[in-house]
Amino acid sequence: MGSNNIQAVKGMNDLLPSESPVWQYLESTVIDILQSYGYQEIRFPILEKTALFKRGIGEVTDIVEKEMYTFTDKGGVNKSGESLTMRPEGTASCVRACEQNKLLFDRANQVQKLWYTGPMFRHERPQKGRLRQFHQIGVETFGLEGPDVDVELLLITAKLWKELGIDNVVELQINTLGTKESRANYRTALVEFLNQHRGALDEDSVSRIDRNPLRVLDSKNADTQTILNDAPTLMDYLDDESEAHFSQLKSLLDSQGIAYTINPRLVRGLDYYGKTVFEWVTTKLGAQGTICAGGRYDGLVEELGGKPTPAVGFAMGIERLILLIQELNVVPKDIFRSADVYLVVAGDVQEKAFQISEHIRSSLPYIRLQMHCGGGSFKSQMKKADKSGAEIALILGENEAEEGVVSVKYLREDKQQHSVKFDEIINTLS
RNA sequence: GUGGCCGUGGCGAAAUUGGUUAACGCUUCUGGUUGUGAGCCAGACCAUUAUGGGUUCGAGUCCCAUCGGUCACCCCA
Repeated sequence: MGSNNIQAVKGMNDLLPSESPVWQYLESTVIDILQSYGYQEIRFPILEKTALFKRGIGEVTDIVEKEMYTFTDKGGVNKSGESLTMRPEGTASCVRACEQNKLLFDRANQVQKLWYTGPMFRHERPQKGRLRQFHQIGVETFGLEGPDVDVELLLITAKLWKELGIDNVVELQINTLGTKESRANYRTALVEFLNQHRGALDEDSVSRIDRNPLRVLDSKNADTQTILNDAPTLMDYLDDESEAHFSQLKSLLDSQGIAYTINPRLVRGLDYYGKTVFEWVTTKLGAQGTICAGGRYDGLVEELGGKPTPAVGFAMGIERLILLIQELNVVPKDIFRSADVYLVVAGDVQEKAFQISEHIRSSLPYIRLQMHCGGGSFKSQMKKADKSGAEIALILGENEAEEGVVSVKYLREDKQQHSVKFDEIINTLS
């Protein structure tokens, strides 16, 4: 609070012990599902060369133009420092890591199904569901070109929402951006249209006409949207390949009972997307309603120097998901328990206490046993035992120690307290 | 980057249209009682009211600046 104290960087939060169980719950739920589909974890650095993101995400995207944490590295003796940036998203790094480690070259390894998690950095103005350091769980697949993979990813997410208990408040929006060729054709038609209406568009949209015209489509400006009603639509410019991919996608989704709405204005802010794009959105989170988004990016690997490799992926925002499950009150309560058993130590019996607690921990490795070195009064220890969520309090006082027993007190159920001998503790607890 | 709102002890939250020792609840701690936790009772600790200036006899209450938070635009997970 004092102004002399050094505070965290704006938009970068600490995760406190009271919150961390929720994160662990969410992360393990997601990871379990991903692993049940055979996806494997990959980890890569938070810092990459700036050029990776410029080339991967696109020079004229907002992320690259104004939101990256970029700095110059210390230079070596003979070279000036190079530009580094803290990753604003995971896909470019993931592709780079796969390329560099030959995960996509060897024939046996051409197909990859990967996931990763970690912090991402974007210099935006913080608000609800938007931070400067935020966390994503990303999923990427490489080497699979059919729409069935797109569907698998959507199935994974749908299953996850159900598992988390938020499936009734999220909606799937899908769209297709078509192949590079059909997108290029559409782009010229769109630019022509936009130029005709240049005077009536909002400022942001005008500036995008030449730089990133597709982005005009999801402008929130009402007037612009009205004009857009008459704009050429991408659907009319799809080539056979794009169309086939999209219609297969839709019928597979139908067959799997995944509901979706087609949003022709859904274009996504990163340059690498093509064909399938999708977003899971909710209205429960205010302005930041997208909890998960992704799509196909068949051209990116090649763009970054690899051989042509089809790819699809998505990322979900951990903070937003947590906001959502908290908002909906679907966070399981028992995740906050930090102990199963609490050893209350009263009097000068520390040695015995360690002997017992270590014995229990090594005999029953899955039991969470808490005890407070440094003690506190008997009363306060009992309170801590209660707050920890433990079901059993083991009480070791000087009397007990002398008799070679501990008292077993049941905190949650109405069972008689009783004493057990030291060598019978394990039997009692298991 | 732009705009609105906000900033009182660990948390929540009072303070008559500026008036002088800054309520109260929760948490924490101590003691009592209950069966050693929960419950109940009593008591205790913790605030130069974000920071720095200014106006005033007097400011938590008004003004300015800074910092921080928040929501929205924008952008996106």
